Amino acid sequence: MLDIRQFRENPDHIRERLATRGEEFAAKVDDVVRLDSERREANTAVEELKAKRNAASKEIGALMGQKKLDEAEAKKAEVRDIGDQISELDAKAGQVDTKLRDILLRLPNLPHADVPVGATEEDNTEISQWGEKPAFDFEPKPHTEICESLGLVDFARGAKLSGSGFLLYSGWGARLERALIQYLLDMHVHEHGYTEVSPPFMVGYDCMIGVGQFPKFEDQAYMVQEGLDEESRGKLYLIPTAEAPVANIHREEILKNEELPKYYCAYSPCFRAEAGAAGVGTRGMIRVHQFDKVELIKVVEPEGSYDELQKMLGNAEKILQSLNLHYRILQLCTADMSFGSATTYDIEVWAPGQGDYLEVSSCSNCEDYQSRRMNLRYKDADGKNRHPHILNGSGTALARLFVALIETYQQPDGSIAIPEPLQSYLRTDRIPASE
RNA sequence: GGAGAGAUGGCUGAGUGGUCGAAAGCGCUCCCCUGCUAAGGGAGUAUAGGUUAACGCCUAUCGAGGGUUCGAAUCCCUCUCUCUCCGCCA
Repeated sequence: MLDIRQFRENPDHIRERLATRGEEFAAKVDDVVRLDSERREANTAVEELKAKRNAASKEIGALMGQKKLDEAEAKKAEVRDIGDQISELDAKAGQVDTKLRDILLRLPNLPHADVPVGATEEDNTEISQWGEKPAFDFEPKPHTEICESLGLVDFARGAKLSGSGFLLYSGWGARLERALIQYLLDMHVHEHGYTEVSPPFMVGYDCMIGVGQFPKFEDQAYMVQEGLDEESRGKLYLIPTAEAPVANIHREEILKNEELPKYYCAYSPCFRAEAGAAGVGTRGMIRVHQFDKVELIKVVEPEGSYDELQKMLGNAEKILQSLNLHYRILQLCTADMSFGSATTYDIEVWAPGQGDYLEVSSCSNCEDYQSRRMNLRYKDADGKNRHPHILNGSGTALARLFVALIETYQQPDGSIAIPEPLQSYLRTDRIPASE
């Protein structure tokens, strides 16, 4: 959520920055400014009336104490009238407030000044590349073929169980997935200093609001119902990312500044309805309704949050480097960034069988956008309450990492070589060509 | 799922309709006093919003939301969470 004070002090700046993400957002600025002043006006009026009522009520109390009952009764009649005015004005103020809040919750974060302005993903800029595309002396197969021939993923039965977009990992495939999860967590915990957490895989509405998923993207979430109780529907949602629970860990808290920074990492499955998204219906592991991911979350003081973002990006890169997978880093343009982000870097890993780069990580600094939505604060060195910056990054998404790994390390004989760091996790240096 | 108890400021804990935003204690901060040792005295110590040049003033908040009332921490309703016991269960 954007700071309402900024709208009062510098609406032009907000309008200009929002316009880089879409004119429809910039168009809301005037509404916000107008509603804010309406709200304050109504509020002031209500508060004045309340002050009057409180004072009069105290007088009544005093009169009652002195047994001056007639005077007290007269006063009561007078105050009752004030009460009616208050409820009327209060209701009006409440309506304005709801309207204002609704608009604010649907406005995205302001992009950082350094973010390239763009209209589509075509306008993202490549920052760097690491490694090289591996050379093959045979035609590299796509992961779907490899998975089928080695029995790593049973696409047909996954679909039989839950529909398209659901995967049944099996045998070496299931073991590789588990090995990767373990490997990623261990690296972030032991080498990068993150605290591992294992969060609930369902969260309440407020958590989804807090990270900016809701209200705008409610159509993309899986809503849960308890048994046949329709009343319970909407109390919980399957998490689209571990960011939803983990970034909310300290929601509505006031942290001490010495408690910062907080570094969390978490494994979780991620559930995405992907309503209307391209590629959901197609076979394979690139876009699915459920995938595993190891997520990194940081809660830090605003000063230095961009250094923390670079470090986080480096932590995610380290995974790919250690597995010797070629990748590139993109900085997303204003239009392609997620809702709450002020700056986002995507890491795309090379998948030879696809002949394409796959997004496996997205590292964002949301600045105080989320902490404001979730009312998370910390006391700074001067004892003032401030909103910390919240960063999130995938470290990394699993299904696509799985794809890149098996497509990169496929051998002419159909087996898959296992990179050295994973060998102890998988207890082999090679997934054999056939069982 | 059933029965019961509870939720008050950083913590402990009073407070059942009228200067209660809230006693007391602990903790913490500052000041004073004292130089023989975890001593004593005093002051301060929630959050948000509005208003003011500022001191300040006003409003809201005693788990959350609603209601009764001139007035609610206190009465009523709904919800959430915690604890105890029983049942069921991975």
